[in-house]
Amino acid sequence: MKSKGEEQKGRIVEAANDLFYRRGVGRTSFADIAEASGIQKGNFYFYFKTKEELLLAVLQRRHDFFARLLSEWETALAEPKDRLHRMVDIPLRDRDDVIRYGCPLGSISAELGKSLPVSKSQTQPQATFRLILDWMEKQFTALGRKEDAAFLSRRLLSHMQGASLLGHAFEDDVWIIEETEDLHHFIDTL
Amino acid sequence: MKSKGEEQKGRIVEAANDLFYRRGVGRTSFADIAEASGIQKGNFYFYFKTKEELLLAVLQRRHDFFARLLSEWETALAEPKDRLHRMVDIPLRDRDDVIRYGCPLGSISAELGKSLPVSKSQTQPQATFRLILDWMEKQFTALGRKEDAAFLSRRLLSHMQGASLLGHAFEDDVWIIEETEDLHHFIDTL
DNA sequence: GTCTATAGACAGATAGAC
DNA sequence: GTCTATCTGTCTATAGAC
Repeated sequence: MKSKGEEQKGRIVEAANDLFYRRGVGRTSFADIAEASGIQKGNFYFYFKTKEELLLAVLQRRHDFFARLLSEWETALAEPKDRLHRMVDIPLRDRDDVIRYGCPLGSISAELGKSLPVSKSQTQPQATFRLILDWMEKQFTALGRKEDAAFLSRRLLSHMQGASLLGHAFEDDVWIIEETEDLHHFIDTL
Repeated sequence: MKSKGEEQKGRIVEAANDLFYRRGVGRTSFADIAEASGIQKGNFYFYFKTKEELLLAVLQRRHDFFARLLSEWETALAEPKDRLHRMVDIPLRDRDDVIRYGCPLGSISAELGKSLPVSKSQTQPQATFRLILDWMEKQFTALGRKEDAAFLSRRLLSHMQGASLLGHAFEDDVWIIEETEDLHHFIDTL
């Protein structure tokens, strides 16, 4: 049973997550989040001392989302190839959002990378990318490609990120559709 | 002979270009640009009515830079393959900056794509990407790949963008070194 | 009475416009 | 260099549950 506080905290994080994605962290104010969540901004400090603390909660949420997703695929799908196919399909399935706002991981990583004083929130997207890379390496290793598993994982992830960035820049899903097709073919011919 | 006004305007654009790249547009204030350029911010309004107008001048500068570069390569290098090799070498040559601040085109495109009211500055990075894509297609066509020139160009550019984004995210040039090598091989086997 | 949670006003700093 | 708006961050009075 969740306490009322936990529930309210969750609503703030949810609203912030959505606004950070659509408008960017820098262009989202507490007033915006207050309006979207229906919670007065005076309350925010009861739950989060600074904006960065709230940002960290949002990034943790995205990290947990991926951790759960990857874990689910490992139990639901027996074949490593099927898991990888499922992975490269993410931008395609979410293409409407990717076209409009970019990749939720890549775009926030790019935004946070610009701030000069290196803070904890800056290394969080890195950790989530790392989680995905390690998972990919595991699948490639299971396919007998232990030696170049790291290389293949980097290739897959950079492909996906490049396609998402350009699909967003041009607001054209041809980038995502084509690259996804190419990646499926890449996995099949391993 | 440049007038003093033109020179001052150029200095403002130059300082803004640098700061927009390193800190991001949103985190760069007029005060920062004033300090970097040595020009009082009170004067800015004489040259640029709004921050967006200054941003447009910066984006135009980057566009002109690429237009000149691509044009130079067409006269200096006879072989289309050599031109393409030169192109994919850009992130590698600039890798120190790319690792620290990302791709000057990709990162600003990602940042501007987050603002909601669609403004003119948002479509400018798109135009520069378009310039590069058209140039690539021209080279592929000269190599007898007219049919899939657009496809190959998208592939090349998304590869480069993905590698730059992740090299920046991880602050590790392995992404750029590896992907560049791969792209050289890709061009050689055309 | 005490703890959790809420609401609104307000300070200080800083932004861009002029 | 001034003006005004807006931002993050703080303070305090208080409501309700138990």
